[in-house]
Amino acid sequence: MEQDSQKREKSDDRRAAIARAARDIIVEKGLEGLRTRDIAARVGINIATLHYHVPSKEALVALVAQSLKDEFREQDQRRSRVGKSGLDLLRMEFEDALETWEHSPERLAVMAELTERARRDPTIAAIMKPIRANWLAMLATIFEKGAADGSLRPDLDPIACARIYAGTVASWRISRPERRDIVAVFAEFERAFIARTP
Amino acid sequence: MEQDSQKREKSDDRRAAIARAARDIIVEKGLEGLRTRDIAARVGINIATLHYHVPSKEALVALVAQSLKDEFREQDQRRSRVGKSGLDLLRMEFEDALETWEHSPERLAVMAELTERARRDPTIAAIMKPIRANWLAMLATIFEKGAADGSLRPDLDPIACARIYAGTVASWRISRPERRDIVAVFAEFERAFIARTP
Amino acid sequence: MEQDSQKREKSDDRRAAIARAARDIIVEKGLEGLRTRDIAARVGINIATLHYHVPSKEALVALVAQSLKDEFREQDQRRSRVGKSGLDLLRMEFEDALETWEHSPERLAVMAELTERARRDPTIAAIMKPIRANWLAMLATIFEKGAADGSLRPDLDPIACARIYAGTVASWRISRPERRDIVAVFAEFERAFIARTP
Amino acid sequence: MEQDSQKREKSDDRRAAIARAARDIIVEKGLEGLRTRDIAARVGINIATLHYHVPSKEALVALVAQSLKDEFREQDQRRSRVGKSGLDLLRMEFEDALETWEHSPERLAVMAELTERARRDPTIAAIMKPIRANWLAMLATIFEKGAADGSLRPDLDPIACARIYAGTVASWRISRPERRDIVAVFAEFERAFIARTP
DNA sequence: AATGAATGAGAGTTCATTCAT
DNA sequence: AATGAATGAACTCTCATTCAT
Repeated sequence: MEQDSQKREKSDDRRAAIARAARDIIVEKGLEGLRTRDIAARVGINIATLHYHVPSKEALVALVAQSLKDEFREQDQRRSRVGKSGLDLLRMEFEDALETWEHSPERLAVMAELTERARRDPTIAAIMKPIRANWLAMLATIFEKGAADGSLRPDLDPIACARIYAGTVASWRISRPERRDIVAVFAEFERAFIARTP
Repeated sequence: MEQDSQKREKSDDRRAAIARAARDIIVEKGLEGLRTRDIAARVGINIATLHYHVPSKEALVALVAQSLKDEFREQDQRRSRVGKSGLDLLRMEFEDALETWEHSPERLAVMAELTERARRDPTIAAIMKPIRANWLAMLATIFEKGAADGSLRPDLDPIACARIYAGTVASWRISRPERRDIVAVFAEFERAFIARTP
Repeated sequence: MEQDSQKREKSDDRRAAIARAARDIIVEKGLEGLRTRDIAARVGINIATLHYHVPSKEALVALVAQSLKDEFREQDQRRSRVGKSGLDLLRMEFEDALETWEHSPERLAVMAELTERARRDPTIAAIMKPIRANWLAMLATIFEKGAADGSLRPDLDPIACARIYAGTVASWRISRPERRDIVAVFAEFERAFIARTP
Repeated sequence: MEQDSQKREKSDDRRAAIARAARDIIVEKGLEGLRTRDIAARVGINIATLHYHVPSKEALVALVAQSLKDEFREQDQRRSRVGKSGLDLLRMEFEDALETWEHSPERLAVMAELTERARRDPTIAAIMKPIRANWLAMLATIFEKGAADGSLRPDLDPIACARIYAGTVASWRISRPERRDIVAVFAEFERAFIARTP
């Protein structure tokens, strides 16, 4: 039994290593430039071995998608939201986005590639859609809370705001803004969404 | 001479037909799924003929990019801006975005694919970058005007607003919103950006 | 009629220009690298026009072969052999070979390519074989004459000598000797073939 | 370990079989007519398998060149030269040339094709040049020895003689002589190069 | 669990040749 | 006599996948 779990663990390690290598290549060359041979070479194994651990390229992409999903879920669960106002939470969100953008830009790149792929691949769509849906739901909750607790504009539409914010952040991958641009955008968000005391 | 211009026209027609076919396929299968043979089949010509008109796949992608750019430029030049307030222009922009989204969604899909490609292909980048830059500049001008003429919030940051708006619209391709979602977002934009009369 | 002959002449000019262009390309890239398109471009005509003048690639190679043959025949007929000893003629041959090597190396290059081709193409073989045969025959006559008139070694085998000399000269294209190497070889030929007075 | 060396051997066998097949085709159709598909078919493998063992056509030609070089080196090392006069060695050379001509004419044909290719391909040039250089050097040594030991003409120029002999033998591929022609040429060489006792 | 070898299906590209004008 | 456009056939090379060991 112990042996069994060890084996399982070792095999999982391999899969993790494969997912990591795949992500690196996706960042460099996109899903379009992803080759099983390149992944195998990066992990230091034979292509046949790669296929032993991950049966097909489709499964490989799904593995990458899952690894991404797990990361987002983990990040999501890390922060506590108790006793914070909507504005506090929104600002936390700002910090979080900025940090991800600056320290794990590759995650966003892979995310984008997979989102694109999801449009044509139902398997990937099934994995990816919840990520965005969760994100939007969480954002909407924040805006709703803010509208209720008076820290944000009371007449805002939480879902529309969530869409606006999510779209803005998602577009960074394309527009590749500087830090100061992002800061300016967040400042504008505050002007646009914070409750104004007359 | 007349003959010459006829020939030129005929050849340009072929190139246009090729570009159109390529765009259709890109919409269906992405740039990744774009095959020269498929394009030729769709146009109804031999692969060799395709290569006669467009010497390489690289040139083909550039042709598609250029066709896209021409379309955006044309659309941009079609509307007059004289005697309109910033808010008027912003609303025109809303209508325009909604119409493009509803009637030419394929243009946005192709745009997205090429933008992605531009990250790794300098030739495509040279064609695509100006499109977004022009759009952002035009949006910023609108917000600036609105802030100046009192129709929009006077303390807004035109460039930040342009980024927020552009990002939001660009994200539709991913989030695939319903018409009512878009309308709700535009309504939120009005609340967020319009000058408030106390 | 005059018009007819003018036309013929003009057409022959085109063919000559085509042959010349083909030879230039053969020198640069070999028969293997000979492309009808390149020839047409060099002549400044359309590929279809090229095919109008020379119906096929096979015919084109034959045209080149024929142009070569004509040149050799002309060169052969230019020199008079009356009243000269075998040794004189051999030395004339030396000079001739050296001059061709130094001033028209391209002719030897094309010659070599076509000789190679002749091994597999009977049409070309039919044109090329006589060139070498004539050359060998002429050389043999020289050696024979020299053996008879006492200017060369009396016990030499004219045909064997012709083969040795021809082979040596033909190999230059491969070994690419310097002028001094060639001079040394000719000097050795003189020591080897001239009659020795005891 | 044993397994490893077995595998290596098997893979080397494949490469050798590929080289052999390629040589056969070169003999039949020249380098110009060499097609990867034909080689694969002759070896009895898939084209993709061919590419697995030899990554590109360029590498394939290099492989053929190398196989040729190895053969020449081996042949060169097989014969002992101790205690033999220059004339003895020259006669051995004659026998050797005749045997190669009669029993392995294909080797000369391939040699010729590759020498031609070497003029435009530096990689091949790097492999082929030493073959001819070694041969010429060896021949020059023989003539030098003969001049020194009195078995050959004392006033001969070893390098010029080597060039003459090598050129003559090399030209056989073109002139395709009969055995008796070759014998006659060797007889003439003896008359031309052997020391004459008055 | 791992690997070298093999493969089918296709990819983009090239080229001599043809045809309508 | 000349040309733009078109084409079939072929070419080298790539890639995910499989199989025997």
